[in-house]
Amino acid sequence: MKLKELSELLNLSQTTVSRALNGYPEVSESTRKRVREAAETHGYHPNTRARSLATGRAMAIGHVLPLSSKHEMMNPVFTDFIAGAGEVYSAHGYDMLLSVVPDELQERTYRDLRNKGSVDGLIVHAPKLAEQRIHLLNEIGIPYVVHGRASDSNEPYAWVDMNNTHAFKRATDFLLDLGHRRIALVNGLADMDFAIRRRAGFEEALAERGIEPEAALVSSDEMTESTGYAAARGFLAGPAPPTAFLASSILSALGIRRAIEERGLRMGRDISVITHDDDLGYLQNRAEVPVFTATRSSVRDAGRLAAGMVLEMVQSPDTAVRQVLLESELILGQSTGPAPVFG
Amino acid sequence: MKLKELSELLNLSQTTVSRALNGYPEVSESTRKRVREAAETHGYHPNTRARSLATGRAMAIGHVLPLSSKHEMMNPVFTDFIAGAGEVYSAHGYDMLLSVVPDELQERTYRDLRNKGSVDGLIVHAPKLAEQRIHLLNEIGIPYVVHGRASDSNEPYAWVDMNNTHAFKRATDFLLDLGHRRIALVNGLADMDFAIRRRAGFEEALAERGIEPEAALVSSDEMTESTGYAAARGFLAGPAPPTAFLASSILSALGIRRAIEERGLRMGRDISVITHDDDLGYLQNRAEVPVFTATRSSVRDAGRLAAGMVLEMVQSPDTAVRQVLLESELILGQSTGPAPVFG
DNA sequence: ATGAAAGCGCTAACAG
DNA sequence: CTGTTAGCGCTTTCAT
Repeated sequence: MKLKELSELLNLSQTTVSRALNGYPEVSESTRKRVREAAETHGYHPNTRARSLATGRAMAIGHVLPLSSKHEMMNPVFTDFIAGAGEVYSAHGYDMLLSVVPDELQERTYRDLRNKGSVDGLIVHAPKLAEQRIHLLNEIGIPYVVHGRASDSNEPYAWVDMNNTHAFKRATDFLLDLGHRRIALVNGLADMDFAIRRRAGFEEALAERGIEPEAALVSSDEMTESTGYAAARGFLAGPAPPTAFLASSILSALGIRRAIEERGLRMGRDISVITHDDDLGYLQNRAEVPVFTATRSSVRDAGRLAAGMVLEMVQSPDTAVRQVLLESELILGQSTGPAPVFG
Repeated sequence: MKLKELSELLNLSQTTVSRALNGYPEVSESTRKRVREAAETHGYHPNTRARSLATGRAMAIGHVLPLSSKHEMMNPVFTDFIAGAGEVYSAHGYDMLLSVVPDELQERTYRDLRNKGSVDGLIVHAPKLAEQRIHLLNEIGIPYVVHGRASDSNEPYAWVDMNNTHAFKRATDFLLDLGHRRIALVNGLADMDFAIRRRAGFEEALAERGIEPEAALVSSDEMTESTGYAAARGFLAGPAPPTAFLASSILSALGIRRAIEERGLRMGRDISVITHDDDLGYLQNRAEVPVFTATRSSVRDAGRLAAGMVLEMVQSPDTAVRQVLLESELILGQSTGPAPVFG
């Protein structure tokens, strides 16, 4: 069913039918009603391509996902973010275009998406070659929002990110308040923006209490179970082992737990562990791991937010550049209760 | 830069320029070269919407991802699959449209995608209400490929799936060959298609050796660390504990390992564990878990394959319905070596 | 309040 | 080999 057919059916012009359906005020309510009903019963859906050719708007937002092996940990987060964004798009009649691109083809991809008119705006994932990308996008002049941040860029750009610094400051404070003085940090790769911020929050909290951060209690690596295990094992075997761990991801926490139990200790009883990213949905699954969020649902929220922001920028081009910092919450694993105090 | 401008620039008709760029044979090589170069230097990119309005082809494939809380485990797999598919699309000039939809809106989504002409074909993820969806899609008459299968559908449809039955038969045989006689199966949710097939393979292998499968050594649940732990813990505490475990996911395997170590035993030395889905990229990360594949890269292959299949169906509508079964490989974790023999 | 007509940027008959 | 002429299905001036 196309507009022409529908209009002939109603003995109206295509113009009127189009106006009626698109909510233009100059249509009488009676005809509007008639048109709406006819459209409904005959299952009329305007052809997206024709419409966007006529209007000049693509009615689609592109998500660019860099495909680099170093970013495996980003995957689970990505899916939740996408789910949140997708919700917003479909609520506003927008489509979501997904481009998975190797790092070296990113520039081309951005330019193509712009030139081919496939999208009205972009969401940039996993900022990495951040400075270049941001500069490029500003030059191309397409509305975009970055999921995450790039510390090394000085140009203004819109982003949505977790407040990693604050989250880790709070987590550290939490452990300090419980009496812990030797806290280990099992962090993500040292050159990742979020890892840098997390470490900063950790050290800030220690500094406020006059505690010298020990390099021997900090590790930076990919966030997997095995790296978490290796790091924790090393820390626990040292001369002055930690009484508490701060883990950047739930997977690291699983590895830490293994190292702890291997020594005949128990996590949550003998040694406190707090995690940030709940990237496996542990809270949902009620695992016995205390989690200092960025839960999966909060990632979904971030997606919703970012999507809302691009749509706003797309619809009113002069929108101010917004930068949103989401706070994490402290949530304790179901069966653990508050972490116990240890000297 | 639009076609009209480019053609005026070259003193050619839009038609000729279009034909030159689209590789039509009736253009002289000299003009084609001239046109190509001009297009290149002036950065001409045909507008996708205009082109697809004219041709009737959307030049896009839709991926529909049902958003149900029960399918959390599908997420990591999804990302890899998407990455593989995305590769194929961009190589063929197709876009990927992603729709994340709640279960109850799926029918509408399919119909809309069709009616609005947004896509030429579909990939269906996480078959669940499978029978209905397949019937619906056949009725709608849009080319589609299912990622996974639906045992309960008797209509023909194209799919790409892992050979779960065979993989678990082989894994079980592997353990049986090592001398194991009491093998536990920690499986996914009982009503999931893949879980049913995996169990079938497991039981088939046992039956061939005249071993009665014990219900007490089989668990069916979501595939998380904590459910794996709970199941393994229960099995190990029983009167006749297993000497080996078969886990449906690497996360379950992690939980199994915890239960094993909690009893002062060691995985790979005292008790053998084999996993199927490497959904966390453990092989890449060199964790000490033997994996009976479906590695992340094989999932990516599945994505490539499925994408190729839809494109084929889209381009030649009379393609026969293809159904592809991918075999898993046995891969042993880096530092484990072959599982030891136990009575 | 409604309609006629002119595009949006491109491809595809149909000439020549 | 190249060009002319219609559209693809919709929106949007400009009339009425």
